[in-house]
Amino acid sequence: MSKSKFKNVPTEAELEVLKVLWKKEPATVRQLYEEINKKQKCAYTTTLKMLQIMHEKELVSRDESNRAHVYTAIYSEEQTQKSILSNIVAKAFGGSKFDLVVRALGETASTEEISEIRNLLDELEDSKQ
Amino acid sequence: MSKSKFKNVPTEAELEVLKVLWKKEPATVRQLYEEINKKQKCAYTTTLKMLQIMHEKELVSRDESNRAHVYTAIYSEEQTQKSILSNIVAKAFGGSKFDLVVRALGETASTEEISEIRNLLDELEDSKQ
DNA sequence: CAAATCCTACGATTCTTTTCGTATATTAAC
DNA sequence: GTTAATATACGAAAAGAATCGTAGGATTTG
Repeated sequence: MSKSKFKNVPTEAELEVLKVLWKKEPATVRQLYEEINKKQKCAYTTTLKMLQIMHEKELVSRDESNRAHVYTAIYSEEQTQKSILSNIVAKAFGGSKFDLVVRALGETASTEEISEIRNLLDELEDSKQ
Repeated sequence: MSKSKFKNVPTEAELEVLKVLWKKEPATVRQLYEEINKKQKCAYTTTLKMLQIMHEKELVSRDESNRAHVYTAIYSEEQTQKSILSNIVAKAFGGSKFDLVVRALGETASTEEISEIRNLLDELEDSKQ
């Protein structure tokens, strides 16, 4: 049916690699693999393959000047989170980001978090002027 | 790697069917198919199969007393949206729903929406007492 | 320099998801 | 009652995602 028309939305396995990459970049496959393998046992070539795929899709760039390529994420974690949210908003919230926020708030909400969100709203409003 | 441990998180194609089901339920395959087919041309049996799969997974229930089975969603749209969000929070926001809200707010925000969210926060806070 | 190690590329395999065709049964229409 | 229409079930094909093994070349080490 509809494969996400949104570019730069990583798959689940890609995201796992990206999360490590964001912390360590620029990094080689081996460095990323070492880290990933701590939580999720997998073959070295699995991590390699994911990076090759993401390079293909232009989710990561790489420096090939040395034998061990050095990878960097093209999109920041923040940008990626926004893409993921936009994707979800379109697919599950009828396009309304507001509805998503409402739904999310329905569950969150320690008193502290609520006041932090209030501050955030103040800032947003100010920046609107 | 990690297939969502979260139950009742529909796949993309399942969600397409559910969205129509939520509007029309209880409904037969044909009724749902007619509607779905307007936007996404597909075979009748495709819609049928999705419903069978979701029945298998217990995302929908059905009344089999007539030849044409009559389907109903087991989880409301709201419940499903929450599941989807929980899933995303775990996978892309380090488990912090708060972070998701912050990220989502970073883009939203007409003045109206902002005040609506404030009201929502007020209600949340009150219900905490 | 030979052996062991490490790298990338690439295809094969597996798993999941999605789509569809066909078989078979039931109901409706003529 | 025979034909046409409509239903479910079911398996197979197609598409997508994820994992891995192996080949072939470069680098390191003894």
